[in-house]
Amino acid sequence: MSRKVTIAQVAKEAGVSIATVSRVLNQRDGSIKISAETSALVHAAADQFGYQADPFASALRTRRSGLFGTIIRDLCDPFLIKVFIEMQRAAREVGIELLLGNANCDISVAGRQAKIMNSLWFDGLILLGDMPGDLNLIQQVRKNKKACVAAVSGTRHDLPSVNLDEKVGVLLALNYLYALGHRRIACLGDPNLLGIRERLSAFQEYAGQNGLILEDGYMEACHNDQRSAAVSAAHLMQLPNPPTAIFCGTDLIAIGVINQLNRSGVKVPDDVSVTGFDDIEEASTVFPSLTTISQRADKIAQQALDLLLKMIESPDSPIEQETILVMPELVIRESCSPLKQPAAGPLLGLNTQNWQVSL
Amino acid sequence: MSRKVTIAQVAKEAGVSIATVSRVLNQRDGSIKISAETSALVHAAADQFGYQADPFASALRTRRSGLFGTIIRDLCDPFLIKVFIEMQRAAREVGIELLLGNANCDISVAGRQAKIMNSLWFDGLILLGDMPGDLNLIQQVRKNKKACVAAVSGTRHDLPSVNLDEKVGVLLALNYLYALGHRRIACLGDPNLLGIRERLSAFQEYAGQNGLILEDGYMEACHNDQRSAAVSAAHLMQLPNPPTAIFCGTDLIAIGVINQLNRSGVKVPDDVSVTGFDDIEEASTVFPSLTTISQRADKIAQQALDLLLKMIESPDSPIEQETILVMPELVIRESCSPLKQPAAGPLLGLNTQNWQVSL
DNA sequence: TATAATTGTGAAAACGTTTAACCATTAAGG
DNA sequence: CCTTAATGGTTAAACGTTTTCACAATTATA
Repeated sequence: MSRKVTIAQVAKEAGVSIATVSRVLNQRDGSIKISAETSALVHAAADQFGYQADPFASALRTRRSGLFGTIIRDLCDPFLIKVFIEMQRAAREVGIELLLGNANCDISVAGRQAKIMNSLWFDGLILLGDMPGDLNLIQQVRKNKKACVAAVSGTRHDLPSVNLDEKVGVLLALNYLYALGHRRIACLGDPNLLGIRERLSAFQEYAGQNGLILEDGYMEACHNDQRSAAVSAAHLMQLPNPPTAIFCGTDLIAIGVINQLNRSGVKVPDDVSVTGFDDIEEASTVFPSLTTISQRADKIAQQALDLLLKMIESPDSPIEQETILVMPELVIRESCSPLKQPAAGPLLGLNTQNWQVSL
Repeated sequence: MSRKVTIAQVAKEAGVSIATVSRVLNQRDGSIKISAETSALVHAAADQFGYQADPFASALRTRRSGLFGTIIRDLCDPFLIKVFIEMQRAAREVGIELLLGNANCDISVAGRQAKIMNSLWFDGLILLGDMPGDLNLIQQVRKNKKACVAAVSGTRHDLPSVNLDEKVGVLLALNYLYALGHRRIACLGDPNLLGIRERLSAFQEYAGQNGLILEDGYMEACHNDQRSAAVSAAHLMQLPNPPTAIFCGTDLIAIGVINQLNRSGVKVPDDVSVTGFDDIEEASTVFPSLTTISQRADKIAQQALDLLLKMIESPDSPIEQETILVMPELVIRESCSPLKQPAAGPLLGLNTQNWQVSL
């Protein structure tokens, strides 16, 4: 029954002082030098006992845990997961591990409180996905002087953040549909999510400007899940003048729509074209595969991490307001086709050099 | 610029000793009594400063962080996510928060090491999903005397665990297909995952016993994702005698298969029936919706949590080997239909009272 | 009234590190 | 030969709690 092995035991075994052991093992202090001999001695002793510094004690002393946290809005959102995984990869490259907390779409006061308590353990925090009403959380983090950034959060001004240029994304999708001849385009998404809301209002703005036909009921709110999307799709197809294309605020919704259309015998893309947004894994496996606006999860992740590290390195630099926009790309797959009776009209004025085609 | 507020300041303000403040605020020791008067004084002072005990210091002293961790095999596995969310819900009911670490299917030594370091922060650890080669991890946890349980891990004997009775699940699926007249049944799954492997071998066992026709190529290994499943499905349909039904080791695979069959013009369930396993969210939204074996994620989660709490409460009780099996249920949806030319033959001998029908 | 039990509190010793300050010893410079 | 600088190391003071132990002051018991 082995008691916990402390630094003192190692020191004794190696025949040096406690301080020396600590220095050898951490060697973060370059100014003080240690002879190779003692170093070897210490290492030997440490290995022999399998010594690992007590995380609580060193955290108490150094005021840092070495742990970084991510709070994710919704574990069921495949795109957020995708970003997180990329973040984890990027973090591992610089030797830090990321832990994950799930807000579970539930921003009740109690839930937030709990999250905050946890966040105190972390040296830095990444908020992934928008969390309506997270002000308390931010304040707490601020008060404890922890570094904190947001990603995929919708534009915000209280934190450095990394987001997609949503407007460009919407424009890419609309321009593509327009070029295919579509004029009657419906729009589905959850306006409660900040990022999505930006997409929806960009849609509305461009649709108004460019002669799309926006009938009553073409803009429908739905939750960000397949079941809700299916219900909304059914609504759309029951309209007196159903749309010829559906612009979906996320891939998740688009897939729900496709499933529903398949179920009700509407052919995609022959009868109705569908576009997604995000480019999650399943966008390429669903049938028909999904034409969508791709957010580069890897870029978003990397930028957010860099931002966080910068904050930690120079805590007083005023990057608080820094906001990074990542450019979207159009990924053309199977879910859109030219309108059978194409309408006349000018294209939207978008430079198409960014368009990218993949399976 | 507020310095960190310590217990000493609160004590001073309240005009009592440090010890008293600590006692008032934690009051975990019922045997020692505090006068209501001092208690009020202390609370007032604490509130005034917004005092929160430093987690590092109290953890150093008490040897517990109050944090519980879950390490999940794969964040892209919807069923594991489902279980985790249920666990989180259950944990919150007893006032504890769960943090998540993602093994990301990568059990390289480095990855494991990192996880272990993290695990040292936790009072208790739940391993979610099987992680081939996690012995080091377990040993470390053991050495640090942390409580640890596994769930959805496949049967194992080094840890208390909660798992599905896989054999019964397979039997439910096969019996159902058999009753529909199917004899030529293929089987898809990832044999590298312990739990899935149990399903595959149960399939093989029952198939052999009950006169199913198991042609060369009917058992195909594939990764647990849609893309891989699609490839395998294509293989199956190119066999000289393609199967009339496909038993898929997970819903994820089943959905990949359905997408692929849709794509290649094979009608599900008219031409080929498909069964899944797990009952993830998407099983009910995909078209055609998926007949599957349901694992009760809520039950699994609750049992695992209970086991963990029991371990913590009585660390020396010998529940190390405790293994809990949860019973599966058949959920009938759209993806299976009777064989057009039904074959004769007796049903498998399974009591069907557990069968449950839902949309 | 003397003694024992009870109640509420404070002093101080952990907990296991990290690190600032200090001290030998040896090497180099004039 | 004395001073300075460099090298390699030690001592001891934090870090902010929790908790044991001791100790008054009060109340109950003999």
